[in-house]
Amino acid sequence: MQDLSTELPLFQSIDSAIVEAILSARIRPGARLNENQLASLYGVSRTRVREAMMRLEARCIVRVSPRRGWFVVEPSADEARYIYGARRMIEAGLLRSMGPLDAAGRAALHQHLELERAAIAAGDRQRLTCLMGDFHIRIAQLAANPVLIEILRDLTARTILISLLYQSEFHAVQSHEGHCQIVEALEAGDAERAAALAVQHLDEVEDGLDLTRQPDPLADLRETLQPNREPGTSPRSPSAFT
Amino acid sequence: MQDLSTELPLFQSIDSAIVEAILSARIRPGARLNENQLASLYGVSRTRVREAMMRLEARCIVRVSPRRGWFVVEPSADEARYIYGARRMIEAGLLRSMGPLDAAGRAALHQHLELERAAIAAGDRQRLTCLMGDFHIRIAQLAANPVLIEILRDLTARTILISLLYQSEFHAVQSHEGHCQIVEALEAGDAERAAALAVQHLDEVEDGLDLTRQPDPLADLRETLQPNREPGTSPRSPSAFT
DNA sequence: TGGACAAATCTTGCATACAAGACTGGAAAG
DNA sequence: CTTTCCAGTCTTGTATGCAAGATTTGTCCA
Repeated sequence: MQDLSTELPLFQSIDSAIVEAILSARIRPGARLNENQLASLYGVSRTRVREAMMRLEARCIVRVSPRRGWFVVEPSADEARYIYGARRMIEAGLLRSMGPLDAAGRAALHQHLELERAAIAAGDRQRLTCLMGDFHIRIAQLAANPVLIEILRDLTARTILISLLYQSEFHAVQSHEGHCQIVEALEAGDAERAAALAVQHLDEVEDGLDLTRQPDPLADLRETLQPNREPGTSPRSPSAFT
Repeated sequence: MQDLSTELPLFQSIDSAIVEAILSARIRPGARLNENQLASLYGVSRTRVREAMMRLEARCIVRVSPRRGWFVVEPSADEARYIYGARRMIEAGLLRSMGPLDAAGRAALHQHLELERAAIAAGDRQRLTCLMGDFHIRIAQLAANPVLIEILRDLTARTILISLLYQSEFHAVQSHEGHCQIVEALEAGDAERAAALAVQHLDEVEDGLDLTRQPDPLADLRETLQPNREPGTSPRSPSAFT
């Protein structure tokens, strides 16, 4: 294995690089995380890679299969339900406790909704997946509670993995409209309605999942070998959605 | 250092042993966690101890001071406020989403309240601290959502550390009554009231904290050397409260 | 051709060695 | 008597080595 230590600086820790990759849907559930590869990628020894894995394991972001390897988690159907359930309770509680939006908060949310609209117009599904999750983190940021933000960030990461596993159709427009309605309610100072809308929104997204779908162990191979794809278009890159 | 490997079996992982010790208030915030000592206590090498520390670090249970050591976290005043804030939102959302109690749930909660009463009668402050935190975990258990239970367990652990740092007076009876009211509301199927009561209860507990108090680096020594204590009574053991 | 077995390879699990910073205690200088 | 400095000690930070299980691949036999 060649030395790649000069390729990527250790700007950010391994932990956040991996979480970031999940949050932006650049890495798939079940992806293998090889200790040696990560070590040479970051120019450190396996020790530090393992430490990062241990931390991510505690956050339910990766799992280890003994003597086989580390993998990005693939939430089961049950787990998916629990995660959506937890998010419903937490986000409802969060929204209900929120006072009226200040100018900065309103601006931040509107800017985010604008990004969503742009991504929809561009048909950039990967970016949309990322933005859809980010919306909920932004709400938590309005509450300016770092503890809650951390909790919701990890739940969002797991939610994105769930989407990649079970999302049959991607109702981007519907989700976007849900977000708009929540923002509207917040601007009207109607926290109660915002909370109810958030619960309903999460319900809709969860309903859009096909939780009966079995994880396909051949998915990666299938995609890689898929024929008649235009050259230059990576299988994982943005693709138009219907 | 003598070999203590036969003293404690590795029944439970180091992680849960430490969390358990915090949840039962057997270990103080700021307590040092020496890698070598833990290693020989559990009969393993430092490697595995460090792995446990990394996981606990990701859960904000311990922190490392570079080249000085590992310590049980001492939440700052700000952090304490964030944690109580997060708990208010999460527990309110949880309670509001709960349906009417079934027989098993009612039994579990009543049994818990009974334990609280017994501890109050016995004047066992350490046990009470533990029970007071456990109440909220039990509520989460009723929702049967493992994801939420994990989140609340970690928040509870940190809450207990906060109590040990900042709780000036321990209003055990008042807290117990708060719990009773919440259970009553749940039994009446009034989730809305239960949620409001929980928020109010957490507010009261937070108000009972003296967040201006600076962490006393001499606390341990002070307690250890405190004179005129009856022999046989450990400084950390149950003590009557007023 | 198909299946079973075995060697080779890969990957993690765990311990250990050594480096480096932080602290302690004592000696020496003012 | 106080302060400063330095050697010794302790503790964590990081790399590395080896063991052991899992997987793969190639070969042999039916």
